[in-house]
Amino acid sequence: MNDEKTFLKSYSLSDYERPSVTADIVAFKLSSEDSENYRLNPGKKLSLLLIKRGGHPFKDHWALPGGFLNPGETIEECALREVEEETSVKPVSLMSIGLFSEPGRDPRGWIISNAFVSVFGADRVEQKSGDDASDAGWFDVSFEQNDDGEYILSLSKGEEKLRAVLKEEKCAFGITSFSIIDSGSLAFDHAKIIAGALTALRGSAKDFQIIFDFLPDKFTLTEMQNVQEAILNISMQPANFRRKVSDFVEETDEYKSGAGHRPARLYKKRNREDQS
Amino acid sequence: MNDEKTFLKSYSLSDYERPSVTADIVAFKLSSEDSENYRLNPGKKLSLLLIKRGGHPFKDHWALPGGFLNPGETIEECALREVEEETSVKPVSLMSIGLFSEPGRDPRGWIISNAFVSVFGADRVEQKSGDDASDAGWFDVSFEQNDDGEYILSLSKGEEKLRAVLKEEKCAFGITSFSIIDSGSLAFDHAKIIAGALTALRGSAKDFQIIFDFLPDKFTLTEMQNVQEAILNISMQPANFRRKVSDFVEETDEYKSGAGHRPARLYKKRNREDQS
DNA sequence: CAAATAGTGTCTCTAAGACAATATCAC
DNA sequence: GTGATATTGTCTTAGAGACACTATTTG
Repeated sequence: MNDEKTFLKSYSLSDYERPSVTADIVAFKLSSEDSENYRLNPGKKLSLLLIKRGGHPFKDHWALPGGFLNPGETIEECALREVEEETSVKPVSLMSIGLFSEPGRDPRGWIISNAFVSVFGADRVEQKSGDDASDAGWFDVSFEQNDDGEYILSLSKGEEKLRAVLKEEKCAFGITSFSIIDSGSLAFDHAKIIAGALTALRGSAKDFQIIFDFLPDKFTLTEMQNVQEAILNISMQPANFRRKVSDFVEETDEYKSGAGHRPARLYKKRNREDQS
Repeated sequence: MNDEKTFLKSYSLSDYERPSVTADIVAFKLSSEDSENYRLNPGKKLSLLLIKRGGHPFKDHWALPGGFLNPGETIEECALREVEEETSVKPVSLMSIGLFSEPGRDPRGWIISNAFVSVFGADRVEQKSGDDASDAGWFDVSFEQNDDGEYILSLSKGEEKLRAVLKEEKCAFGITSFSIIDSGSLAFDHAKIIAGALTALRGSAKDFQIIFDFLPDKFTLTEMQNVQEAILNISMQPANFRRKVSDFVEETDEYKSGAGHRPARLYKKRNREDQS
């Protein structure tokens, strides 16, 4: 044991070259589509947060929020800190989707980045402009395969439109890797990161766990269905959806009314240990 | 653009403190259990590779193979290089299970590690002793929950036995995080890494993709079933297993005979695009 | 009442698990 | 033939998708 102390005292890491490490965050929320008809339920769209870079490199390009890992914090704490700086709100959840370490991915030097998916629940989202961000905003997301098997990532915020093209590389543990054919003027390798985040998000939307992160504590089953449909870009029969989630939710005595049609019962997430 | 060049020229990353980055590999293979009865098919057990540390810190403790990330390589290339140095064989597959960055996880200083699961196929495994490894070997693995909800990780190689205790922390994208209650004298936070690797492996054994990585190009369905049963620690009816995998495999015209019973047809993996 | 969503019931089809039965080889 | 695995078939049950129908509210 004394031996080990002696060893550590004389040990120096400075002999080896070290990379800078960052966390980049793909922050998702659902936004409502407004409609003219007061009776129609508002549609839901998946959107993600991008920052317009205020400085070099990639000045004036859109990028993911993120920043450097500091000593004494975990990479999760770093990601949380960075996303909070940007939105002034804590995300509901934060999940790693892997380390991006391709040499040359950052023109500033040897910088590797751990990417995260984070989810913001309903009515908990703000956003503010940060230091090196001249602008920020939530972009509507579309991610689909074309006839050639390439994936098209489309992001839009009003007039602002981005369109990246990617190819599937390999798949592991539900997270698919992509290579960039056209970055669509997104900064760094962020198109690749966003594509990976979307496949991970879609994969875990099937077990409902991540669906709850997008919802308030109490919600109607139609709202829950809208969340899943917006993420997976599908549509299904309400009757079948209700049956499928029945084991994952619990009734409350409250209702949501005033929408020009029959009020809907509010439900809440059921903890796994509980019974019906 | 000229602006950006100027910026990059004056930009220096050396102002910020940087961590050392390593890759640690949880290398799995299947080993056969020998039996006295020549007629019985050999049973299969899941095993993983550990290295006995030859130097400080954790001298003489068992640890995962791994090493430092070099400039100009990706973390995947680093992991591949390290595992090849140890076994002199290329693994069939390599998949990241996340970055471990808890401050204090390595007594040598600020060192963060990306962990990987790698799989070695049948008849492709050797192993040699490396520089800082005084010994190395494949350990049989058992990983189960006890009545208190804690997870027990047991590793054994002949007389050598390790037993770690862990608690489930959180789950994201099929990879569960654990916290260590008792490291079972494994080095660093490697008990935590192995536990995460096992849940990831088990999760992806259900879609059969990873099963093929453990098998030679041609295999019997019973061999394939044995692989899945060894990984998931279950047993199922051969008839049901055959039906379930039928869409994922293709018949060949070859048979495996000479085992004291009816010869079994050899199958191969079916590529997703092909039809029956 | 009309329009819209909320919620229930039922039919069909498929997949999974249990189990029975047959096939084929080495000795 | 015996003992072992290989392989096929069938019964039952659970779940998913499709669809028809009823319930309830606001304007």
